[in-house]
Amino acid sequence: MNAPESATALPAIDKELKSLGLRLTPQRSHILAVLKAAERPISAYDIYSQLKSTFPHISIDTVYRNLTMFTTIGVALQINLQNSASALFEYQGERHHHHAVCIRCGKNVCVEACPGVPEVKYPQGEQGFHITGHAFELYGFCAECQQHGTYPARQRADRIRKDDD
Amino acid sequence: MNAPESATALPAIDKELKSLGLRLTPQRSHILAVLKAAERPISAYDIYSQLKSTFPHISIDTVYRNLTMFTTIGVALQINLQNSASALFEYQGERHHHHAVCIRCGKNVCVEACPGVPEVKYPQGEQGFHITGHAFELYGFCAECQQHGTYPARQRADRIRKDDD
DNA sequence: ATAAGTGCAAAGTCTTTGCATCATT
DNA sequence: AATGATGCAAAGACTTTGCACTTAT
Repeated sequence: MNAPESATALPAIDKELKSLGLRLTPQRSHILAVLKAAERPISAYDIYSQLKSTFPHISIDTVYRNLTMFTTIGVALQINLQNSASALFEYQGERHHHHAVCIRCGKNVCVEACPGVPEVKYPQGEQGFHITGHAFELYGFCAECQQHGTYPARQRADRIRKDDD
Repeated sequence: MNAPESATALPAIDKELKSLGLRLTPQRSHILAVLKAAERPISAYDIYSQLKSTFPHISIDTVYRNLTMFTTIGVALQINLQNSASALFEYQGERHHHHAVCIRCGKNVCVEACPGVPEVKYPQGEQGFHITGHAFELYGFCAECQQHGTYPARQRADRIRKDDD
């Protein structure tokens, strides 16, 4: 039905992992491949679902563990949107960007706008933050949802779906 | 031990709630009072804990329900920080500001810096977002944590603590 | 009187962790 | 061979929901 992770050549992925000083496992390579191939921030469960066909025995713990590690070393970026119950992850490539999120349907798109890190004025006695990153999200209504007026519930990952096995 | 919600006069709170067209209940008034009195974004459980002494029978469901409603109508702002497992809420007053968060100890402080809503360039076919708000968080190391090098686990709310009853 | 809010209990969902086994260096 | 990663199972934590009862308008 789909072969999403083959969009990126695995040898290149393996080389990248090695250069990061990480051990090479098939699961890790494929997780990073899926993450890189994604055009939007995706959840751990999204990755898990996509890999289920290739690795029937893969567990979501492994996906979480690798995503946490990728985030820690800066390979991935974790995004916590207000209307998404689960964290989303995105490969941190050279092009730095942010996201606009529809507060009605949950749809999110990448936007080029980046405010950078502005001049920061801390409260008194709090001079010392060493800023290493930032998050910036725009919330509003997408084109489709501007016709409707109501607010939706928080988006769930819908783990119950069983379209593959 | 403490009387945090009395920092703000309840009659004023009630007036505010009425002007919003909301029904008046003691729980709702006190929840909003605690939210307004807080100097930092706080979690639903923080509010629940503070009110436990005043309302021994208050339930956290009620806190969540009211916070969700406040957020929906724009009275409160919901913040989802990367290293906080629970959502934080903040009264949305006149002064608009954002937060710097320590990625090691979880400490967060308000900063005056606001990037505003910059010129947004959407991907092709996605012209129509009507932006109504934005989130901006700075991540880094606070003064104390700049001496240490390791990354911490995600901050939990620690519901097990039983310092009051 | 009617409509909405609350508390209780329970469930649902996302995420993490202990441990034995397996794979990579 | 030794260290690290994985899978399984279970637990932990945050949040939501159904329902009966109470409360505000």
